[in-house]
Amino acid sequence: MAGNNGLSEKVHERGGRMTRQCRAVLDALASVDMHPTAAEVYEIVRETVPDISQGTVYRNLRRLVELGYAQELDYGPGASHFDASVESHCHARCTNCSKIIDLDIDSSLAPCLKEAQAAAKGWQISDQRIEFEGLCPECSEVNKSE
Amino acid sequence: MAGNNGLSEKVHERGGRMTRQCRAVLDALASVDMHPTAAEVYEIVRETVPDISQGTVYRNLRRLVELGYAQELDYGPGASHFDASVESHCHARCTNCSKIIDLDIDSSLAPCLKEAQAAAKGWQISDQRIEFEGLCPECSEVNKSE
DNA sequence: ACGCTAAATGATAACTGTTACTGATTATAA
DNA sequence: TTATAATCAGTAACAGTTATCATTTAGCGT
Repeated sequence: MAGNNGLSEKVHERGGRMTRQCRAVLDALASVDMHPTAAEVYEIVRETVPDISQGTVYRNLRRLVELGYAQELDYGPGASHFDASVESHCHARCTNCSKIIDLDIDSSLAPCLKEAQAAAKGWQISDQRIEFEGLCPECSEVNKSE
Repeated sequence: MAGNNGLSEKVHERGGRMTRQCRAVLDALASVDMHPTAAEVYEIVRETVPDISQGTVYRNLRRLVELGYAQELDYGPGASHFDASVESHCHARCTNCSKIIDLDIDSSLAPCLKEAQAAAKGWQISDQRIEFEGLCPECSEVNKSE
């Protein structure tokens, strides 16, 4: 499959150099439908670039976020998760295994959020984050049997 | 003033021992209308219990959260913030000074959220977190002048 | 009131996630 | 091809938090 969806060219356009390592981080993020942590990206990337360092993974993830090609999800305890999709959307996070998934939310949420924003008088709101937390199907299944 | 709203008795009821330190952490959280970090709680508590240790502050904050008398807000980078109010409500976080405030949101948000939850098929959703991020009035004022 | 004992403490070491620094590589332009 | 600046691997440093352990202490029974 295409893998990075032409993102490598875009990174290049913005003045960045397209190294093997950067491309690998990018591909890893784009090819996975989960929202991996930096450590998980590191593990994935090591399959194709075995001697990459953790620091490089962190640096490239940060760069992708700065360039606007990924977003960082730093809710919850522990490590940040990274998401190849940029548009703001809802997530669900498992309190047991800390997995994060996307939620397809109807746009009906938007007007409600506008109203909520109005409550923040004097603030310049630039983003919103909506997250549900609970047990994912796998973890709630395990819980059932005990 | 009452300070801890009788929480010390409740802690005691649940089998915990009410030490000077625990009471001080509790009072500090209840007496402040902000959402302090553990380090900020530590500073407040040191005024009344000068030789308390950071570890004890962390321990008691965790205990209060486990007992259901406080909640931990661990969105965003850096340290967690703690909130003496337990009921789930919206927050706004300043991306500059990382201050967190409560938002009074009309209950009209609830039906929209129900719908959103329905998108998480197979999940047992136990909580939701809605957070707006942007610049607080003070920080956006500073930004204006540069 | 007085000890007993488990819970809680202070001090500090260890740990996790992340960033900064180093000299060595390497992608890109000329 | 060569020059050079961005990026790299490796590692040390950092912040926030948790664990460990010897000491203290709250709350119980007597």
